[in-house]
Amino acid sequence: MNEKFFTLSKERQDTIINAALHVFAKYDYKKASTDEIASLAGISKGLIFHYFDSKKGLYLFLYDYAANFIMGEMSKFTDTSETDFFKIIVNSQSCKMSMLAKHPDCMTFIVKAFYEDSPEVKSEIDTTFGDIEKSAAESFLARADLSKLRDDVSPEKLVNIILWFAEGFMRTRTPEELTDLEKLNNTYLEYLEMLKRLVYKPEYL
Amino acid sequence: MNEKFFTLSKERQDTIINAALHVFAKYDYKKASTDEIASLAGISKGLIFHYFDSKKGLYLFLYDYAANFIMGEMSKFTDTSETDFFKIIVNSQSCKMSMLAKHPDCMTFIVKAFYEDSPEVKSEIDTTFGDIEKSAAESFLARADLSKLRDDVSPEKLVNIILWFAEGFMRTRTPEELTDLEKLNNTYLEYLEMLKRLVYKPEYL
DNA sequence: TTTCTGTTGACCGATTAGGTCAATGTTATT
DNA sequence: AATAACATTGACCTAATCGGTCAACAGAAA
Repeated sequence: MNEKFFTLSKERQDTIINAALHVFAKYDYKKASTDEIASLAGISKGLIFHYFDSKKGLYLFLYDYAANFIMGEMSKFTDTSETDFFKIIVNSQSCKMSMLAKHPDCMTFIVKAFYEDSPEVKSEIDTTFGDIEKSAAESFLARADLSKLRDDVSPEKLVNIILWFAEGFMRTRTPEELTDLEKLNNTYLEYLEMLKRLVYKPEYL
Repeated sequence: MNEKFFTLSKERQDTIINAALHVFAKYDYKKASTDEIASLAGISKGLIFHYFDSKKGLYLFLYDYAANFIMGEMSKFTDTSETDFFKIIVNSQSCKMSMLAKHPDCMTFIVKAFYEDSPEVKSEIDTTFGDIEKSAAESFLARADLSKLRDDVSPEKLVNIILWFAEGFMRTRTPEELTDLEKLNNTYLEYLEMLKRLVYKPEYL
């Protein structure tokens, strides 16, 4: 790619990146068109090829960008010293939720890239990032203090229930609801509070 | 459309319908191509236009077909006299699960159709079918005997948790797991059993 | 004025799109 | 066997779209 891209104003860079992420998040590599990206970004198609050489170059740049961005944001909000099951989840999920709410295309793009099978890019994307969910679940269980849970509660099942529930919760929000992040988070917490009452031993409530 | 389509053998009809559902489930209306459908169905493109006149005709036929098919299958397995909260859910969800496992393209297609915004078909699809989830949740609550639930459990929240959890559960199954429906259902039931122990008053367990 | 740089948009050849249709294969009728 | 009737093909049409190129333009700097 052309390093001059980074000399553009941050806003201009973001406009272009976000437009590209949006289109690649919506369609697979083959059906995503540079015309649509340029039009969405409000720039000429020529400029895309000026900075990224080719469609493939743009795609691989975005992959690198999105992976770094997400990992950076995630680690920024993670408190690794916490051991309380629900506090870990609340922290991690509210982070993930704000990512989904603030950067849905970025998240969707990185997940889609994992399943991309177009021969032009398949071999070149490093798949480290595919199992976000799985690794998130494992890191929960490793750090959490499971002794607070009722004996008849399976920690693995509980983690899965919460993870999948959280995703469905986010997916079915309306665009308006996504604008008020604090209220959104409170609604989400109400659900978690209910679950907590159900799965914790009485003495920990 | 050409009514002669229905004189074809059931298998041939299904081959064509399934190929079309698959492609329309994968892409939106505009990016789905009749060439790909014909090739997947193993027939010539001309035949598609012979029976369905146009791409739009095929799409609207599929919408009608899928909506009727799903509603038919659903009602077939629904026992409206049951009042136990978890039995209703188990019944309804195992039905929905088997639909997702047996007819994933059909389900995906009908959900995608709800969000389709291509001007050629947008106005012509009847949106009755969009809120399957919402109406399912409401019908749960109307029929279920909520007195069995612990007093600190919100029925609405519980229904949402279970619905969203169920979707995540299905979505993260591998293709191999989907082949053994009975085992799949048992794994799912383990989750529900745990939840049931948590939310029911002791005397109902 | 000149030079340099960011940017455009018309343009290219190739591919793909929805749709048509004469020709071919297949089955039933006489 | 000959014919009529229908099912099916695939080459073909025109228009649109694709990734990619490039001469030209705008504006700031020299």
